[in-house]
Amino acid sequence: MKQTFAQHVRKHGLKSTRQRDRIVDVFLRSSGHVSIDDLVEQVHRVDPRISSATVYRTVKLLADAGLADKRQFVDGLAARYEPTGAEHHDHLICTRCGRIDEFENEAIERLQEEVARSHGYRILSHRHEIRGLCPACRENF
Amino acid sequence: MKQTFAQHVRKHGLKSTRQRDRIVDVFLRSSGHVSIDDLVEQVHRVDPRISSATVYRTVKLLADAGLADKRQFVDGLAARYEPTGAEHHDHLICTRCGRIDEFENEAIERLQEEVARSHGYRILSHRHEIRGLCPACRENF
DNA sequence: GTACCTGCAAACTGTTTGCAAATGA
DNA sequence: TCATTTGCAAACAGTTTGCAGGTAC
Repeated sequence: MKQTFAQHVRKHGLKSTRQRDRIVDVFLRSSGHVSIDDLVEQVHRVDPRISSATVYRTVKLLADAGLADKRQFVDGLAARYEPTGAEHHDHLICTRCGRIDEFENEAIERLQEEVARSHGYRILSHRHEIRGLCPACRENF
Repeated sequence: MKQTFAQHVRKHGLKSTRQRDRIVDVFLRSSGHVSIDDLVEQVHRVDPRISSATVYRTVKLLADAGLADKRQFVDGLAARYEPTGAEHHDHLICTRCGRIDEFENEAIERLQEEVARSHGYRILSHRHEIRGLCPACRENF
């Protein structure tokens, strides 16, 4: 993980800096689904002088290195990022409390391949989000 | 369609105005997947003195009335809106040229119901987007 | 008459960028 | 040394909002 980032940095003639190390550290340790704001806050606990511009730039670097995925869960709100896992997963989003769960379903993936094929598309990625009420919110809605 | 909007307006003690009528008209006639900018431009052909603030407000009204769906196809770019059709569909998006195709697949919908059930969620809506290269872009990539 | 609407411009949010100073290789 | 990075503040795009005047009912 961290090595992958180091490799990417080296390979592109970039530099390893204190700020980048801290940000990457916090990001990889994060729960997934963090916003830049979350990251800035966490990073600031370690080092309050790191600017959010640098966080934005570093996260973009992580994405370039294939270590971060950008997600736009709620329209108009800040984007969220999650470490790229080996396994793919999609999301269940509670529209009431914002809780996010993950799911994977091979049958859906396969059907989706078929859909793309029949439209002549070559899939590069996809996004499948189910929105609704989570168990807790269903009860006391 | 237009009646539904008229009903919504009446029911909520709102008023029917020239601006709203024009905007709703243009929107319902639109190809789907329009941005606010597109709408403003089209509306301006009919009446150039309608402000984009009013277009924003009216589209939100349409969404409240259940007649418009908001879509964030490309992160960071402007949101797009489409008239809520009776039939549901999802999207294939070409990441290269921005082309958008539609698809529907019952089997996927059913599997998705199952996923939600097994996580204790009640589905309110969903969003399934396949990103990749459209037929044209595959050839001359 | 009065609550609701509109246009305008200013405010806001999330994100990006230009620049001068700092820093890693 | 010197290209790359950083922090800052300003710029940006899309969207929302406060307000004073206008309009539907």
